[in-house]
Amino acid sequence: MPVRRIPGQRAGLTRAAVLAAARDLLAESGLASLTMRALARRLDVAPNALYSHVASKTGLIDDMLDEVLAEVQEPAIDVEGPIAGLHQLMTSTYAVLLAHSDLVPLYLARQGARGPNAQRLGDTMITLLARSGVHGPAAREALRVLIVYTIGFAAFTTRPLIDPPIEIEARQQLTTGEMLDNFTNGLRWLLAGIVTHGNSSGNDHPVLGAAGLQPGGGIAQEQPASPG
Amino acid sequence: MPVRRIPGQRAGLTRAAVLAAARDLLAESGLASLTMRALARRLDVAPNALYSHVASKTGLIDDMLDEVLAEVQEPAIDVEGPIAGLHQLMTSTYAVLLAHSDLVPLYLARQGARGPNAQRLGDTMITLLARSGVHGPAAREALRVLIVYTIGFAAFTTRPLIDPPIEIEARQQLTTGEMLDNFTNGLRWLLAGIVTHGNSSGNDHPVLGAAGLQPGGGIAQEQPASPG
DNA sequence: ACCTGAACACCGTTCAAGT
DNA sequence: ACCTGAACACCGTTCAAGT
Repeated sequence: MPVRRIPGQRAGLTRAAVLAAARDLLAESGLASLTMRALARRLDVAPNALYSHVASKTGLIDDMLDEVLAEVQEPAIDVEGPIAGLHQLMTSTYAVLLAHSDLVPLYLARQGARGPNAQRLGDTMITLLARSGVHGPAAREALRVLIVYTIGFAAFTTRPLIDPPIEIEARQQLTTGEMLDNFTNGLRWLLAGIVTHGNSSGNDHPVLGAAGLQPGGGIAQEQPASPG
Repeated sequence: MPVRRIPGQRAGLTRAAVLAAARDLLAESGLASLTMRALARRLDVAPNALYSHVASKTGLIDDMLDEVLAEVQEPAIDVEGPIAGLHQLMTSTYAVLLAHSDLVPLYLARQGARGPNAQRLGDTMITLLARSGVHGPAAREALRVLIVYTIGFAAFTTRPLIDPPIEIEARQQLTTGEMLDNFTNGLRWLLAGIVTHGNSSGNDHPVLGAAGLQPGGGIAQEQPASPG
């Protein structure tokens, strides 16, 4: 049933059509079912026909990952200041990621979205941070913290998590709204920290004395000696 | 070359031996090379022999994930208070995860470590949060935020990330020490937020006005109506 | 340039044996 | 109970054709 075509005949495939079919297949059957062969079956072509439009399965998924980020809403210009803008931007990202929860682990597993939409997102964040008074290395640190937190939380929202054994009774499934509140709270803490401590050099610890790791922690591999 | 054994003869396999070989194989050749067949090859048995000691590949990896968490150091009892203890605990977790970076995406991809070591970690965190004055639902929120942040940051430390296009020159690989500093900063912000706002109901927003999502964000699927 | 047939080098897992 | 041989139902990708 897959094909009634002869080597010379075209099927009218497009790179965009392949991407769209991949999106549909993922939505209908999940990540495990997103195989090149299943994709070819759905498009009614031979498996290797896809390689005329896509370099590899990895490349295909990279494109899908960046495509998702296009849905993120840019914050309205200066609604309530740059921090509110950042809050809005990260919350929109969180919502978009939740709508494509199957893909979220892939953001973390691979090099992590380097397409044009990811670039645009990073640009916007840097701009908003600058308007908040956070520049240079501090801005890049804040960027990393916000992205890590947002993608990480999205990854954990759908699937269950290391929960405390206490109150097993109350461990019923959390609703999407409750997780959104949870996400929002942590996000506010991070933003508060970014604006208040974002410009300090970070070598003095107001809460803690020791910054290094305990011996045996296993991280002392390529510490760059940091002279002076 | 794989076997010179006859159906009746034993190979002396143990569940522990299989796990150890899986750890070695992962360390030597990476996650992609950790297949049941490669594992069997290394143990010099037929591929299906493994299923006498392990229910499935998924079960095997679940065990490996929890095994890793055994390396996390419990904080010294009340060194500088419970918040310092939490900082120490999360930093140790971060270091342990970095030492097994290949496994980190798996924590996020699957249900996320439910073994005895994960339980122990959750217990300790809940205890420390309670000593910090954070109880009940607020404690569970804080727990989720801290775990998400720690695993998420570990996932992003080894592999590159959505970086800002600004200052491309300065985008050289960050060292392990710099990423540790970055992790530590965000962790301090979170801990500060947890202790200061941890007990508020969270329905008033000191920084932002709007809490809901913009229409079209795509999250309005199963909001539980929250009556009253 | 775009597609097919066939094949390569794999997977995880099951089933029926053997001792 | 523990292991093997053989097989099932798959993978992603390549190579040599055909028009």
